[in-house]
Amino acid sequence: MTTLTFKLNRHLYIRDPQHSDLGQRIISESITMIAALGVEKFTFKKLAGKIDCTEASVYRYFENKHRLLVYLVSWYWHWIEYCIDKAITNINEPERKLKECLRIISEEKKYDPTFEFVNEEALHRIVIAEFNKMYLTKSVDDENEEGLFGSFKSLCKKITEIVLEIKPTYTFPSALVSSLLVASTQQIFFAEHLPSLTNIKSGKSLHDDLYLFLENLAFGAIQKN
Amino acid sequence: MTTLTFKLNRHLYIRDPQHSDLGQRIISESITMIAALGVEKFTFKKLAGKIDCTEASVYRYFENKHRLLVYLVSWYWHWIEYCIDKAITNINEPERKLKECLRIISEEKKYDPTFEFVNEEALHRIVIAEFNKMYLTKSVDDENEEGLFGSFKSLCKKITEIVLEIKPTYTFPSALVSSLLVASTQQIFFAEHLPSLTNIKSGKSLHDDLYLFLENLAFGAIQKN
DNA sequence: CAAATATGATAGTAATACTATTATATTTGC
DNA sequence: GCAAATATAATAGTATTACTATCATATTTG
Repeated sequence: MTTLTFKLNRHLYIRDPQHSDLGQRIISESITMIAALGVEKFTFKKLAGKIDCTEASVYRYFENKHRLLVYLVSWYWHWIEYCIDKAITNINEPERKLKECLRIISEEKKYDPTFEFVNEEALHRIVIAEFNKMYLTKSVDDENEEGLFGSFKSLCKKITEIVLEIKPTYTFPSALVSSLLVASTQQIFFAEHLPSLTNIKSGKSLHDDLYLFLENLAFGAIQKN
Repeated sequence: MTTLTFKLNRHLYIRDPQHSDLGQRIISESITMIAALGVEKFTFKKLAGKIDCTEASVYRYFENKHRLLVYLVSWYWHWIEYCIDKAITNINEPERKLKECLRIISEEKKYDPTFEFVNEEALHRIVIAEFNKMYLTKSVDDENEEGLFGSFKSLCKKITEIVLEIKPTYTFPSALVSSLLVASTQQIFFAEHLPSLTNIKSGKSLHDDLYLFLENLAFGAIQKN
C-alpha cells in the first residue's frame, strides 16, 4: 500500500481504485496502456487481458472509459497542485511564486515513488495527448455539475490568485492561467508532432524552452497596461 | 453552384465534395449535424438518412468520419485566412495588421453567402468543440505528412510573419500564434461551459472580451523584453 | 450512342461498449 | 470460527459502429 492517496471527486469512480489491489492494477496498467495506445484504441477488454481480470470487474470500478480518463487526468492536475503547494510554502513574493508554478508545469515529469502505482511520466504523456478530450464533449455541463473537473479548476484558481497578488487590477487572470495550462500541454505536442507551429524544440531544451515561453506569455500579459 | 470554392489538400477527400450536388449536401448537412450532435454521436449512416443517400455513397466522398472532420475544420481555417487577406490589404503598419487578425479570429461568425453550402456559424461551433480532436490522435504524424493540416499551418505562418514584422527578434512567434488561435476557441468553450476558467463572459460582450484578451496576450508577449 | 462514372440497394463483418446472470472466492464483523 | 457481506470470475448476450463488398441501375460525357 502507498503512503499517500488523493481524495478525488467520488463521481469519478464507482469504487475507489486506490483502496484495493485490483483497483491499483487498473490505474497502473491503464496509464501504461493509454499512454501507448491512446484513448481511442484502449478498451476495458484489452486492459482486463493485461491485468488478468474480467472486463466486468473493470466496470465495477469505472462506469466507462471516459470516466477513467477523467479520473487519470484529474489525478495528474491534483498531483501538480500538490507539487506547487510544496514548492511555494515559505515564498512570499508573488512573482517568485508564479515562476515556481510555471517551472513545475513545464518541467520534465519523472516517476514519483510517493505514489507507487502511478507512473507520472506516462501520465504526463496522456495529459499532453488527451487532456482536451476530457471536457470537449456534449456531456460537459452534466459532468461539470457532478464536479468531475474539480482538480483542474482548483489548480487554476490557485494560480489565478497568485496572478492577482502580483497585479490585483489585471482583467484576465483566469483566462490567462487556463491558457497557460492548456499551452503547456499543447506546445509539447506541437514540438513533437507539428514543429512548425511552435518555437519550442523537441529534445534536450524542450522543458527550458517551454518555461521561457510560458514566462514570456504570463509576465507579458500581466505587466502590460 | 457557388461562385467561390477553396482548394483544400486532396488527401482530405476521395472525391471533391465541392464539385457535385451530393458532395455539397454532404458538406452542408454534416456541418449542421456535427454542430448539433458532436463528432462522437455523428455517423455516416445518420447523415445518409438526412440527405437521402446511402451510407456507401458518403464513403465515396470521404474515407472516414475523421477525414470529414479534418476537411471541415481545414475549410474553416482556410476561410479565416481568406478573410484576413481581404482585411489587411492596404494596411502597412504590422501592429494594425495583427490587430485585424485578432479581430477576425475573435469576432462573431455569420453566414457568408459567398459560400452557399457552408454555414459558417455552425462550422465555427464545430471548430470550438472539435478542433483539438483533429490532431490529437495517434495518426498525427502520418496525416501531417499527407498535408492534412496545411490550412491551419498556413494561417499560423501568415500571422507569425506579421508578428516578426512587429519585432524581428521575438523568440516565440509561432508558439505565440498557435497559442492565440487555440485560445480563441478554447476560451469561448470555457465561457460557455466552464466559466470559472475564464474572464470572458458568455453573451453580448463575448467577442469583445475575447478580442481584448487576445490583444493583451499578443502584445504583452511581443513587447516584453 | 457507347463508355465511363455516379449512385442505389443490399448484405455482411469485426470490434466496441456495454449489461446481465450465476457461481465462487475472499474478507469482515461478531 | 462462522455467517454474512462483498469482490471477482466466468460466461453470455446486445445494439451500434465503422466500415467493406458486390451488383444493378441511372446519368453524364466524349
